[in-house]
Amino acid sequence: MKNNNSVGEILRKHREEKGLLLRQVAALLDIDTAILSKIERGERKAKKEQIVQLAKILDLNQENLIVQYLSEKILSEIQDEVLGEKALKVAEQKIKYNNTKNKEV
Amino acid sequence: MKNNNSVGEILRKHREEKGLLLRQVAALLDIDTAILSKIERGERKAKKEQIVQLAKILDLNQENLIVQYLSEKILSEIQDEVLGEKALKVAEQKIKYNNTKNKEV
DNA sequence: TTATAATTGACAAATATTGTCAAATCAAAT
DNA sequence: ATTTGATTTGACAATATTTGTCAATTATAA
Repeated sequence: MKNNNSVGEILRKHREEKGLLLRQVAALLDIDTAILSKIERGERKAKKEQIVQLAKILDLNQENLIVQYLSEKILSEIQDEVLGEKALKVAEQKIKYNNTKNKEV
Repeated sequence: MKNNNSVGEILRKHREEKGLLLRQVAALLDIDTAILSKIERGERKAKKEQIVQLAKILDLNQENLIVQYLSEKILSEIQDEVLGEKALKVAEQKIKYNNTKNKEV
């Protein structure tokens, strides 16, 4: 069904497909391999800048990767909140409202 | 139309309705009035614990206030992200997916 | 085994958040 | 106009969180 791959899974999959080592990619990002390892396994979050770099290095669609990344960030914000889902919906309503209003400068 | 009151607006409105001073409420929260002033004006975010306390102090519906609070937190996460709205939708899809799946332990 | 890659965890550095304080501004009442 | 009390502002301190390093460990395979 090809459901939701996490950012980490995507990164690892494509890095391996390209035959790159953690060490090599980490060097391009100017960080220790330990961090990249953790990012790929979902133990740490990447910085947005790193996501952008990784998309380039691994020839990934930058938009998709960023959307995935941001959605994980959003979810981590509400992870153990009972009211998280409600809050998400309200957030969306607010965005939509701002889209319909504010058409003029 | 009674659209979206921000957390800050809600807090200020109800504090004033109760005739309480910043100084008094801040004392109950054990913080300086300066911070509460900033929270009410949206210049700073409250901590969740403070939101809970404030709901009690001001006799507000705790759930509503928390939902409002969390939605603001979510939005601040994506505020100047072009892909923010997309990310929100993806986040919601993921939550829904997890709701339908994972019914068993 | 040795050699290379990846993982782990303790800790350090950097950044962001939350707070204090004192001075400035504001509003109401003399 | 001046005093008084409330709020606001901004510089900075304290604290918490995030991001990183490093060294030791584990895994893989040659």
